[in-house]
Amino acid sequence: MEKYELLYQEAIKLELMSVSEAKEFQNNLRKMLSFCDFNISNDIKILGLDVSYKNNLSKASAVVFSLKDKEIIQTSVSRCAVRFPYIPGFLAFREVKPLIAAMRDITVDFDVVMVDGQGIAHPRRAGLACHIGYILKKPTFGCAKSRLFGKELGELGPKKGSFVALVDKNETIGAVLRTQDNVSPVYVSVGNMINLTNAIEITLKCSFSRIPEPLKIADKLSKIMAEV
DNA sequence: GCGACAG
DNA sequence: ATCTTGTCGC
Repeated sequence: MEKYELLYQEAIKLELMSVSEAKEFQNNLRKMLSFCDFNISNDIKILGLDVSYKNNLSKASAVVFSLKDKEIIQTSVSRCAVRFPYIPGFLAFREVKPLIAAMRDITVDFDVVMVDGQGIAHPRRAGLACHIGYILKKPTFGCAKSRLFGKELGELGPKKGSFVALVDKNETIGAVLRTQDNVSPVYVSVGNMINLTNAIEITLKCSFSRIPEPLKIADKLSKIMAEV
């Protein structure tokens, strides 16, 4: 059986859930997550995941980026019928299955997963990156282009690398991070098996423009797929 | 009731 | 996310 077949079967269950079932699933998921240290070396490989849409079809892409060589070493894609609507807070039930399907042809090893969306910066601490990280059992974090939940603690500096905490009550749930001088920030939050400091460092190491390279390439690839 | 709201 | 032209700014 193929490497991701069992995970795909699990992913199918998500898009068949009702919103109330989805909410309950997330409240259970949050208890299953762990946020440990991740050792960042100079030659880690990062899996970038993104989804595009066209005519009620989702086009997902998975790309493996080598931090040492600064290049993509493998890509894989999927095309699926959309089965779950976009509802803020429930993106995982729309995108996890296409994303797992997109990994079908990934055969090289990767160390960490970067997802286009939130991790625990979510009302129930269970964003898309948490679902992916829990299913894959790999260090995973989210890097989103806009905010879903939480408030910024303080003023963000203009230089690359500056960040402020994204908080809810007294809890830090993510970071608003500047990936280049004078560009709008991205929203980084952990998904599973990694801590926020690691996630910020990895994001900065692979950012050569506003959007970190693994997501930039994954976005480009999924959009090309969407046109076909 | 009102405003906010990943992709 | 997607629909969409030109255009302001570095």
